[in-house]
Amino acid sequence: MKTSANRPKNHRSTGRITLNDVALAAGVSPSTVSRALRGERAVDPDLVAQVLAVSDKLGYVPDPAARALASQRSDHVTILIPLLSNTLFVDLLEAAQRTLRAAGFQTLMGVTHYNNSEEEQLMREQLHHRPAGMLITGLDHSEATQKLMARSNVPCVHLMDLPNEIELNPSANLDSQERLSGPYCVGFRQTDAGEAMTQHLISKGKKRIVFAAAQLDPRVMQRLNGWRKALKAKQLYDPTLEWLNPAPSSLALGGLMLEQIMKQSPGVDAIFFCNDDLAQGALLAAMRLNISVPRQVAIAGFNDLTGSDQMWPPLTTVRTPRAQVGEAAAQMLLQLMQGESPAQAQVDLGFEIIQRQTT
Amino acid sequence: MKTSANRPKNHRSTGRITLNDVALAAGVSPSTVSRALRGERAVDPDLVAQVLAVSDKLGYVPDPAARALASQRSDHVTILIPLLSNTLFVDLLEAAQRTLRAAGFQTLMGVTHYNNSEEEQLMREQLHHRPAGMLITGLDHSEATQKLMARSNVPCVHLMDLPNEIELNPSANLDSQERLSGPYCVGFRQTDAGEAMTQHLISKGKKRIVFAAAQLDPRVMQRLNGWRKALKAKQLYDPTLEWLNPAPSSLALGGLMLEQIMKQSPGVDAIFFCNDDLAQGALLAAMRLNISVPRQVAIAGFNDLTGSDQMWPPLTTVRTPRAQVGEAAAQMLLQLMQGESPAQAQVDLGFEIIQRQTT
DNA sequence: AATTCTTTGGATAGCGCTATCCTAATCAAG
DNA sequence: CTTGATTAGGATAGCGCTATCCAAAGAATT
Repeated sequence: MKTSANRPKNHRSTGRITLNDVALAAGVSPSTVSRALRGERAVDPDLVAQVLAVSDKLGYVPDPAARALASQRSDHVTILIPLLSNTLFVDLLEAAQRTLRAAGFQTLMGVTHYNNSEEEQLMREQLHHRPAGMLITGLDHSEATQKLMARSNVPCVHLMDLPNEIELNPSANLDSQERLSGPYCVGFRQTDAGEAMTQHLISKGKKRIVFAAAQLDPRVMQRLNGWRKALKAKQLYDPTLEWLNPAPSSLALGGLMLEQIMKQSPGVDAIFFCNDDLAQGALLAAMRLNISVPRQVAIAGFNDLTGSDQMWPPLTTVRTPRAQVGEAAAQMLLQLMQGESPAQAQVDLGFEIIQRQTT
Repeated sequence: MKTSANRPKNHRSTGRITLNDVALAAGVSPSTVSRALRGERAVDPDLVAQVLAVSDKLGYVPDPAARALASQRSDHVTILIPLLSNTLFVDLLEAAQRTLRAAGFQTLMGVTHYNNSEEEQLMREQLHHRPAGMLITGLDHSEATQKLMARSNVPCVHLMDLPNEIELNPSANLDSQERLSGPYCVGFRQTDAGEAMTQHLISKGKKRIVFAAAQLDPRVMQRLNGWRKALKAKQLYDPTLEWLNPAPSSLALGGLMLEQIMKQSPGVDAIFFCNDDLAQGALLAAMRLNISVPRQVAIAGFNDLTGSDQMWPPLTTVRTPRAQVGEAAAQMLLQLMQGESPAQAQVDLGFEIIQRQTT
């Protein structure tokens, strides 16, 4: 007796070429194809070659969704950054994305707006997607976020900051691996950078050096600490030299802060802005206000963002290795995702004082 | 007789709470839970409520991979932009991402570097991931890319540009839907914007107006055409007024171009830069070179990027609605992905001449 | 009242891959 | 030569969801 239909009843065919098609065409089992394609276990080299040949003759491309479902592991990496409006983070993103893409990973970005609860929300959402790894800016996260990360077991590398060895808190919420080595991170010592620039200003003979900051994120606060340390060492510290504004950083705000500082603090001979956008804004405002830089007041910035070298006068600043941080962090994550453990858990990429003509 | 083991042999349990768990707990079938959660078909409102209650009591979260595999449709939207180093595109990206995330979609970005073959490569890679939709900058893509998109059947919205109705090529490679309506796009008329700014300069009494451009992408070339049109209308056109440099756009290049133009083209009384970064660079260079703006030469930019209002003098420019474009395009894509068809295939969001003090 | 058409819930069978188990063959060791 | 350990391929059963088919009940039609 013949069956009435030769197409199975409940069949949902997609046109896609599947691993099974490759197996059939190559005359081996699907398991073998899967293993050959992933380099998993040992497969006869001749067979591997044969499978590979058939595979790209047919134009086979593995289905990421099926792969993720079966292996419980996606090819997504999530990168969490505070803002897109600061080129600092865009540079980080671009470098990380380029590196990860080359290794076959997809980058998903999340923008936290410097907000811990937004960060937590993003973390939660992303974790549902079972990312293969995570890159996250900074080391300061809410308890809940840290717990989520720890429980998820997703490898994670922190960007742009390093744990302060002095303040390393042994009771922190770390798993045993991390307890030994601290969290994985790639960055530089923000405190040292703040201190170094302040020392540079002191070396220029400046006595009343303002620290002007906005968007008071933890890294800015570390730079502040570096500034304090350098000033105190020379007995130059005075709390009225701290100008801290929690508003978002911008060119306009930098101009405003310059104006206020010059008006309300006579005797100031240098301003160290926590970020180049503020410093650039100040420089542009100085032009409007007829303030001569560096004669009347020296100005220093941070990050060496685009345009700082084009300012008039060109801006003295701290060059931070953000593209390198993005790339190195991605590399480290790649290792972690393969189950390897990186040579060192913390990578310090340093910084560089770029002296131009505003100091 | 009792079985020796009560755990099935070949079981790979993940701790995850599944749709099946919810179904069991709610006392309904998995199908019903699936439908209730997606609002698919008609389900008794009471049942929906019950399922929803159980679902979030258990903390159920659908597995995107399983969903994608079963439905052949992921929750990814790919956005292809030329660069991350131009804030224009970052603004686009941010707006689109925010809008799509609110609707439950993940945004994957690809950077084409203004390179058609990189774009094609990215398109190919992304299509393997079965994105639910695509956003892509501009209307100029290689034949191969267009074919890939057409065959993939993935809804797509183009950004920042509109087809020029005059030049609409009826033999273009469009499917029947698109043949009627043209490709979906959200942007503004680059040509008109170029023309409008040129007319503004003419209205200021300028006679020899240079068009200075870098990174000669199709949208820049349209602005060039607008400039030509306006000049020709007043008999002011002269091919030596075109300064076209294929190098990437940057502040430094803007300064360089200003210097060259002023040196080699005496009599020039205005320069229309195709992008604000060039114009900003020119303004900063003018300071260095002691060129008085707008007395000696008027300067105009394009896009109203961050900082243009902070320049000295503040820069006259064309404000382009990039955040709005990102959002509106995402909204349109959302409609398309739901199978609806948008009110209009092309949305013109216009532009605005912002006159400041450089003209 | 008999028939048809709409609802609405459930059963079933995959989506395309990988993890796991199993088996046959090969190899080293006693 | 026997035995145990290793290696390399295949068979099988899911991963967690949705699409499809089916059936029962109610609504609408004649």
